[in-house]
Amino acid sequence: MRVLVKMTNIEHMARYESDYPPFYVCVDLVVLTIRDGRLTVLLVERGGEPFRGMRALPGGFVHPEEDLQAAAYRELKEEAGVARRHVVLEQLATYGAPDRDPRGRVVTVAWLALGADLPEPRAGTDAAAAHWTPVDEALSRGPRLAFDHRQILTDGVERARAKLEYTGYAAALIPRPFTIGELHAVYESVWGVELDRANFQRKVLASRGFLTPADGMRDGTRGRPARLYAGDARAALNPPFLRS
Amino acid sequence: MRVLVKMTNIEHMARYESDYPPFYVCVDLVVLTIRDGRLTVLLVERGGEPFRGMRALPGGFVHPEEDLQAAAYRELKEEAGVARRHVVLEQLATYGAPDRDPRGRVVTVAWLALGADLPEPRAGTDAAAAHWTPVDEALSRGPRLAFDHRQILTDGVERARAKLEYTGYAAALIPRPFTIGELHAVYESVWGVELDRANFQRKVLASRGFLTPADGMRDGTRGRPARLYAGDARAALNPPFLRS
DNA sequence: CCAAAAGTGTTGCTCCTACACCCATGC
DNA sequence: GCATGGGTGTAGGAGCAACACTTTTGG
Repeated sequence: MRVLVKMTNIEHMARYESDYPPFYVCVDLVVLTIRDGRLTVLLVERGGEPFRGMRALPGGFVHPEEDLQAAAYRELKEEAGVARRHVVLEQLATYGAPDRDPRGRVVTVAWLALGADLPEPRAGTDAAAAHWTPVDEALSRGPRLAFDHRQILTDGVERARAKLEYTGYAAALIPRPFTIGELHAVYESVWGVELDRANFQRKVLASRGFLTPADGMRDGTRGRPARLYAGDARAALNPPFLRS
Repeated sequence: MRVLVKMTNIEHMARYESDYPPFYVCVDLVVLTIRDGRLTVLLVERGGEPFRGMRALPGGFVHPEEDLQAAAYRELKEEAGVARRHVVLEQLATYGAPDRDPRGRVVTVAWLALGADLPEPRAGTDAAAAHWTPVDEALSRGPRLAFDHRQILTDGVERARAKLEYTGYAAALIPRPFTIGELHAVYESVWGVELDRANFQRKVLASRGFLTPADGMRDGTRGRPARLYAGDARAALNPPFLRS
């Protein structure tokens, strides 16, 4: 059945563009979250060739009748066990150097997914094994990722850092409701800088549309209990928070 | 020769992923410039089916051994007669809805190109006919572009507008050297707002790395002659110019 | 009581906005 | 001279960084 569709497409295209051979199209995911106060990425261990046993970003081939974004959500579910309502997903970029995959011409559309409290990878999923790896570890130990995934990861992390400046994406990285102190910790760990706590509080509260007060307080912790908020990850921060 | 490569790729992939049929991969270009003080896009008239005779973004299929960015530069040359040194080019996004092309499964990688003084489209190029069309006209008259090119154009224009805030991209839209008044006019026409002339001057001069003084003055115009500058389109504007 | 974390006040500085004003040219 | 566009000055205010201080909890 699938082979039939495939032949139909090729023959149909051939009438118009007989000398452009086909490509294969993948999606790959940069799934980021905060674990133990560190920006962390989901990596899988490759079960097959090429690069068997090496770490890689989760991803896979796009199905014949499947939208690109739908493929990204499907892989997120299959390889990370994450449902779409638990992440914000945006397209990152497309990578298609002719030699990026030894099997042939494979173009991959990379996506950035930010989530909170994402599950421990479980057995029974597609990937042989999946691991949450702190981003700085994944990037520091030389070029140890399959394909061009080191570049994709670098680009994804940079995009995430940049987006914290002018969107509410930080809210997607922690479970809701959250305190301003927790949000503050997200900014500090993603950017790797210290931010004045008092000024952060005022800035974030002044940004209309970002935070809405939630009921209750965070208690059971040391110190004065903090107010809780829900955050809109899609909100535009105005004025932006500059890393400076 | 090309057909051989094609068969090789398919057979090679088939060993690993026999039930994922191939896709075709295009590049499409949103080529923007300023003409007569208006933000203007290059559109071509389609010479073949589907959508014959309708306006579309310039673009075409990626060659078998060709890098995606190289394909974008090649189409820029073939369809617009524009050499790579005359534009800044960046990847915009990838569009791949299953039904976006009636011929089959075609994924397109869209690129944004900004240039100055781009040539009048000439006969003898690939496209049946090419036209510089003001962006607001192209977008106002209903969904009259082939494929999903209206969406791609919208996204490209929005990207260009956003990039003027924090990069020197405006400099890529006018021939160098230019005066600050000319740069000011670029911002006003791309954003569609009025900006205080005096404050614009100071802001743009304060942004280190953006403008470098050039020799001579702009004369032969009315009023006091203006100093000339060269601009670095790749510069990061710090602090950014907010549209606000 | 003390420690810890949340939240508020305050001061001084920087930058930006809005506008007024002068400058150098063509006609 | 006048019109036109280039360039500078300036006063007031908004916003921000730095840091001191108060509040509310757990132990």
